[in-house]
Amino acid sequence: MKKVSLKVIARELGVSAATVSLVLNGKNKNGRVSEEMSKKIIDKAAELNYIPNSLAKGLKMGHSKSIGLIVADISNVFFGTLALHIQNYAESEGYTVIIGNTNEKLAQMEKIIFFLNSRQVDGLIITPAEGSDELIQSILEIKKPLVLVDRGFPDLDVSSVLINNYEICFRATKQLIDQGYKNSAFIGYKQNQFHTNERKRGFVEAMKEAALFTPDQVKEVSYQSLEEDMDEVISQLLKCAQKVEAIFFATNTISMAGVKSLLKRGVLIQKDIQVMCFDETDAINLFPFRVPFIKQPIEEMARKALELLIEQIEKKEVKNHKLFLEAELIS
Amino acid sequence: MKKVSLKVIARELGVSAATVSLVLNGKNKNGRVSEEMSKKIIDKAAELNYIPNSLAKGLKMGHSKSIGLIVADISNVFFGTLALHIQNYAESEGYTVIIGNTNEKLAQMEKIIFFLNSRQVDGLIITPAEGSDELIQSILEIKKPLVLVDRGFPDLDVSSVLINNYEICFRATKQLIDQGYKNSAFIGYKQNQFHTNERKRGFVEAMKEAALFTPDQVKEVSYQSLEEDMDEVISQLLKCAQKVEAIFFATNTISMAGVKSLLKRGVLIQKDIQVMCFDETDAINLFPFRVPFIKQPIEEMARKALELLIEQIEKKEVKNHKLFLEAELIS
DNA sequence: AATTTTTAATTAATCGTTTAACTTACTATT
DNA sequence: AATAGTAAGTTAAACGATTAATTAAAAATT
Repeated sequence: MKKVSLKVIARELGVSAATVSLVLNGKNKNGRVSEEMSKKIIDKAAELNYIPNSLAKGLKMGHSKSIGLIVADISNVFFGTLALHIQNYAESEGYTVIIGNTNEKLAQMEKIIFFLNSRQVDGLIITPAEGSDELIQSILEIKKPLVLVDRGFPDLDVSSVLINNYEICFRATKQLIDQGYKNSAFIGYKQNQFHTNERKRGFVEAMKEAALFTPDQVKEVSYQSLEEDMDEVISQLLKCAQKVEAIFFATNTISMAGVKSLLKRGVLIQKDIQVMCFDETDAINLFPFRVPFIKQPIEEMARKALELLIEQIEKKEVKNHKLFLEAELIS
Repeated sequence: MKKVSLKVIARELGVSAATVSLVLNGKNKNGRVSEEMSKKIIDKAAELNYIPNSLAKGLKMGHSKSIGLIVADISNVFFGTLALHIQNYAESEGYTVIIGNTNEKLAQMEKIIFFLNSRQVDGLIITPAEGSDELIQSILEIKKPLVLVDRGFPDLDVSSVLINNYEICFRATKQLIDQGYKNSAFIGYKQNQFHTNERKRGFVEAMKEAALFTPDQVKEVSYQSLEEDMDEVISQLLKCAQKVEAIFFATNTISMAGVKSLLKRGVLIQKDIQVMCFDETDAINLFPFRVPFIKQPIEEMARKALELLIEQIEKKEVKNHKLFLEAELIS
């Protein structure tokens, strides 16, 4: 069973490969190829089950009609959902998506970028790992179309689709305060990324404004030992002299681990302690009552990121926009 | 900033592109290229930040060193985890993975296969959608390396990595019976796929063996309207004359929806009703007590699927194995 | 000194497509 | 009858990399 190329179709019909290419790409304008031959070619292609070789096409055309999506971990439901929407939208625009996982490692991210570039992706959508600003800078330098999503670098002039982390966390905290939860804690990752810092800042500023802030309200857990750290932090909070009334979890994975740790100790959510989660997770969906959470517009993030990227790719100019989409406070 | 190709490196050093290719691919055995020139070439490649064009390489070599992974929905954590492991293992073998979502639609699956083939993937790993046996057959006919995972077609002679669905469900049901839950229900999807039928059969046979089976113990929900159907089914079960003592959920998404629906009605899991879940989900991880579930060896499935695929690709012969891995009953 | 062997490269074809430029045979116009 | 115009193709180079076959010079062997 030989591979079916343009040449094979051409030979079978006694025409040149060029003619076949013209017809199959709909470029037989102003009398390039006769109606009759066009039909023959189209029929023969279907008969032989012709599949165009996009490696050859990409090589010739200088673009691959594919984009790279780099996330931390595709098994995390936030990234999975983002990927799903990006793929769906990309497909409708004629692009394929190749996904890479960094596992939050800089070295891994570097490897993936090389890999994707060698595969000639036309552009990249990245949720950058901590400390990857120089790497991002180097992508900008080779003028490869690029959009950051979810996380950005304020100092870098690069297209980004972000959310209003500070403001939404400020509002969420304020709401807790207004509802009477005076002594709250905030649990975030032990890292130094702009977007998570902003979330923390939202919490801190709201507490300060109400003159309720003390530094020990902010706790950190590490990505690698999430469950253990969480158990430690939660038990610290529970045996505090001044009773903790609410806990603000800074990400979806933290929310999950946090709620789990609370339940393990027999703490009743909303009765003993109120929680505020970032992202809608199964953890809070299961309760027979509403648990307040911050909902990110994931689908819109995906769409905007792709729009910005395709604009860069097709207009060939790197115009940088930073978009701040609005997250929603659901309670 | 011109693109850096082999030719560019060659020109800068006054040698031919062939020499550069030889060196950069480590093929300068038995005195093809001098040590001196080798070093120069390697240094220059690094200096110019050379990135090989894998479209060109793939075109020439006849393989792309990439594989296609087709799943139902990458935002589903089961598929996300599968994808993560497949990617990790593929990477260590020098392959890229391109993921496609079928959304359980046959037409979509057909489109994706065409797409991936045009991108010259060297092989495919597929979780086939319902009714896709003919489509799978057509892939076999063009002798494209192929491995099915999670779901298989018993009548098709195709490499597959599956689990012992019947046996593990039989055992799980038997365990429920042994623990005293005499009147159980089984909730699965309204579809006709071999792997889910096997799960149902496991339940039914175990109940029959204990002379506890009645046909109305088996309920069905549809994928498209899961939550509504689940609420309907659960309320049916709750107002049954004969009290339902345990519910067996046939997949991870069903488990999630089922537990949620029960909690919404104030039913206490394990106190009022025992549950048995397929897959470990957040739904059951959150309880402060152990909820029994069936654990699939996802990482091993990923590894075996890739092993079988790469074997096919590299040995060029399509030797079909059907692997049945063992799921584990955790309680 | 003549011949063989080894070393260090180069040449040229090829993978499958695309497309600008060209050709050839008709038809229409003056 | 000579010229222009159109219809329906073909030719050939190019994209970037690989590799079998070849070449040319230097070193080793007789």
